[in-house]
Amino acid sequence: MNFSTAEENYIKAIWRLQQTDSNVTTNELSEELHTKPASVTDMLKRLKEKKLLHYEPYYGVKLNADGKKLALSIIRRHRLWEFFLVDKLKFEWDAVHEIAEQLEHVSSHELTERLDAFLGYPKADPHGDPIPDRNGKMEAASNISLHELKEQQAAVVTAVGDQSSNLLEMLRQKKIGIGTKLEIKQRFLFDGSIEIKIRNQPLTTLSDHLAKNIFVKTV
Amino acid sequence: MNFSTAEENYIKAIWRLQQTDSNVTTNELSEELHTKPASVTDMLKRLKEKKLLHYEPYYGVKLNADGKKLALSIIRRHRLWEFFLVDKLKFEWDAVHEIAEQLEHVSSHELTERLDAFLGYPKADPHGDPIPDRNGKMEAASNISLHELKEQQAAVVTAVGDQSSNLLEMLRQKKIGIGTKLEIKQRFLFDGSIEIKIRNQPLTTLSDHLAKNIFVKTV
DNA sequence: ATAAATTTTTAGATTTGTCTAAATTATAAT
DNA sequence: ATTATAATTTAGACAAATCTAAAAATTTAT
Repeated sequence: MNFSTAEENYIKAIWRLQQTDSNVTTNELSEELHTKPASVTDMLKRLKEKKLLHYEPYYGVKLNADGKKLALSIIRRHRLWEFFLVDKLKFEWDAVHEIAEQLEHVSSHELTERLDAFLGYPKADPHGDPIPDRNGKMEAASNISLHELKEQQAAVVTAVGDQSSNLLEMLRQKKIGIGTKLEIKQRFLFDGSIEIKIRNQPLTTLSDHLAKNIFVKTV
Repeated sequence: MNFSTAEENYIKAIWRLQQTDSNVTTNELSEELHTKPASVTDMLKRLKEKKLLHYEPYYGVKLNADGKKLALSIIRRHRLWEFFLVDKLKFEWDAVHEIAEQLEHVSSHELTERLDAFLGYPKADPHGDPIPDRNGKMEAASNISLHELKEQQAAVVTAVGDQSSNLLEMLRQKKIGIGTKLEIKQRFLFDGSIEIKIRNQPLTTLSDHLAKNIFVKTV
């Protein structure tokens, strides 16, 4: 299937925002894309029709598998072109973003693959961002544990320490999952426990032990 | 100024048709672009507003200096990308047209110039078509004299043998100029003269001598 | 728990680029 | 020189992507 430049830009923006907050809101998107919230609502309805994302009115949006796949292919094209512009055409690394924004929408699988080969299968673009391979796989960004996070520093959950049912059950009750955005409000020196805030949730306290098993990325 | 993909495609199509018939009609354009004549009329009005062409309702269209300049810059981008796709990405020469149709609309002067340099300032694309330089200059296509043209073969006037006022006066009377589209209807073996047809003109006969001083390109 | 503030959606409009059907103008044929 | 044919334009409609203003739903604060 083929998508318009506008549709691809929405998918890309949702993907980017999802990295730091798995549930993306209309306002966040409108700011990211420099459009009005009403325009975002319209487009989300269209993209839901096209089965690229989950969208519930008033409750934000999340890419589904097809949406993520599309997002990664756009990001792949963008970063390959950035590499080309700097490595072959000798652009400065900070001058290539806008041109790559246009080139990324040229949709030809054959072109992307041949470009990748021509460039020698680069692993990262000139800004250091990893380039997804043709299957959408790329290196994970590095994480820190929630225990190491600074107070008042917004962050998002990226992984958990183990898959034990005890841990998962506790996370479920605390309404913490991959993609949950949170912030440390207070640190208790007595036992090293922390008090965190999640949007739409009351303040809750996590033990030192639990915090060490939750991995986050700062926003 | 910046132009949409649709606008650029119209300008390019008009330019292409102008090469063989300086006055381009609505129907010719609609066929070239696979759109309906009514859509062409709409777009011509918009492009006239943008001062890229001369357009008189019912009397066809002609690019002005700005339109030609734009056309040549699009053709330049198209042919440079074709060269890139074949020379660097190892595409077959007959597989690159559609991809270049997309790449040509990426508008960045800096990109075009750096691409040209990277490719080593190629003179022609993989199909042998000349690549305009940054000023829009390119090699002229080769011509034959009207005297050598086959009967029933449509052709267009590209040049005249000399600039003598006697010749120009005669051409003016015969309503023949650069870009005039014509066809040989009959050849008189007695004196080598030819009878030609120009759209909207009655049949007229040209001497052997005159025909040798008019240069045409077959359509 | 209700009111105030914020966020989101709906309704209606606009621009670009296209279409179909009807009307108009130009060209060709008798 | 008129009529028939062909080309072109006009009128009205539609989809995509956007906007503003108003309405509705949700969240926050008292």
